[in-house]
Amino acid sequence: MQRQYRLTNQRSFDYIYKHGKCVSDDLFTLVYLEGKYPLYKVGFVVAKKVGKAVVRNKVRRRMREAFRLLEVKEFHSYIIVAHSIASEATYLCIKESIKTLFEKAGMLK
RNA sequence: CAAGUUGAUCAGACAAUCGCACGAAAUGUGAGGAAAGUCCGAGCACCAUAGGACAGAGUGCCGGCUAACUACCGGUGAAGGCGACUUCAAGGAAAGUGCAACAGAAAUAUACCGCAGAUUUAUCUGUAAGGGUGGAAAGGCGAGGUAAGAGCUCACCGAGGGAAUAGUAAUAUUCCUUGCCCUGUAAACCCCACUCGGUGCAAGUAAGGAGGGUUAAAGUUGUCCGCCACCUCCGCAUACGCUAGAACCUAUUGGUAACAAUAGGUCAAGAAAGAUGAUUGUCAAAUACAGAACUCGGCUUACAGAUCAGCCUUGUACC
RNA sequence: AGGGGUAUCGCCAAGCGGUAAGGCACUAGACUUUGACUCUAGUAUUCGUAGGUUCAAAUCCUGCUACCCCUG
Repeated sequence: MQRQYRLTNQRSFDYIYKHGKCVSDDLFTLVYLEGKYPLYKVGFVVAKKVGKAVVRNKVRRRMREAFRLLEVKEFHSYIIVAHSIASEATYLCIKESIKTLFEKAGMLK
């Protein structure tokens, strides 16, 4: 995940939370918003209630891997928020969940 | 063989594909023993070069070690354990102040029941052996002594003082001496000795923007002295700080050890929404606690599954 | 990164060296035809946890655990 595809500051996150649309299931919530930037931007959010540092890192890495394997639309910003039960899910569950979320939102190419 | 005790070690490995961070690039490098808690100590940075006094805080047997320490090592003493061994904030109560509930006659001074004598039938005197209370009651125990008793006298043990010997010292042993002037608590205030200036990498430096100030305020520290000529604010908005260091590994030497010295070798994450993941295969099987954020030395806590060692200890059986 | 606080019955809490007040709730009894109100009585095994100091610790000291707050 190169730097140009990342969301990098608090203001962007706040703006997307305020104006974006929202799709969710048991494990994750996807927030997305159309923008003018020619590429896509993505941020991963794993709150402290998910677990300790090791668990949070693991969940975030799996989310990132699952996202990497998808091809999503450009000119959009995405935030994926992990719920607290995501720490107990396997990688396959995470992969399927994220894929269906993007299908629901209609953001796959 | 069983139970224990002490000291250590490892913390899955290899291979393939895709992906991430650093880097000009490479067939390069890329999480720990605790990276954790933030409980101590330092480096480094700025404030004055870190100064003086007071307040405040910490430490407290002796010697060593260290950059430094409340850490560590060795010893002394005390407590616990049959033992190997383990644990200990271990100065001062004769500088002063405070506290010691309840019980008990009395809590740092006393005489309730007693014991003995006198007058006499309830008082006086002398006592502290015995009783009972308590965590603690004027050293313990035996003999002499006495009206009854009492370190009143003596032996032994304990305590204080002095000397000699051993030891760098804490201290230990022996001898002499003092009839013994006296409870506990300082993790109560306190006294004595030693140590500590403040703030922390979001420190700060450089560059940028805005404002205040002329010997006064502001700043430097909790207060005062002293000092300074500049000081304050803005915003993850850039670079540096940012990783070669009291570093690590191996060997030798000195030392009981902590540790030190010498020689050779190695360079081993450095991000900034924040890098290690996914899939597959092999090894019989399986992976606990846990993720670097300026850097080191300790301490504390968490931890699956294993392994090793000690002329270690105790018990049982056999020879 | 630095600093501060709290933990006591099911709930709210007082107590800061001498053996745990009080209120609500709960249980039992009384009152009432019955219920409520009212009255009486009862309920703390270890004061978050593990050690230490002390004759004696909820209280003093140290380590740990959980939660909360402040500065940036």
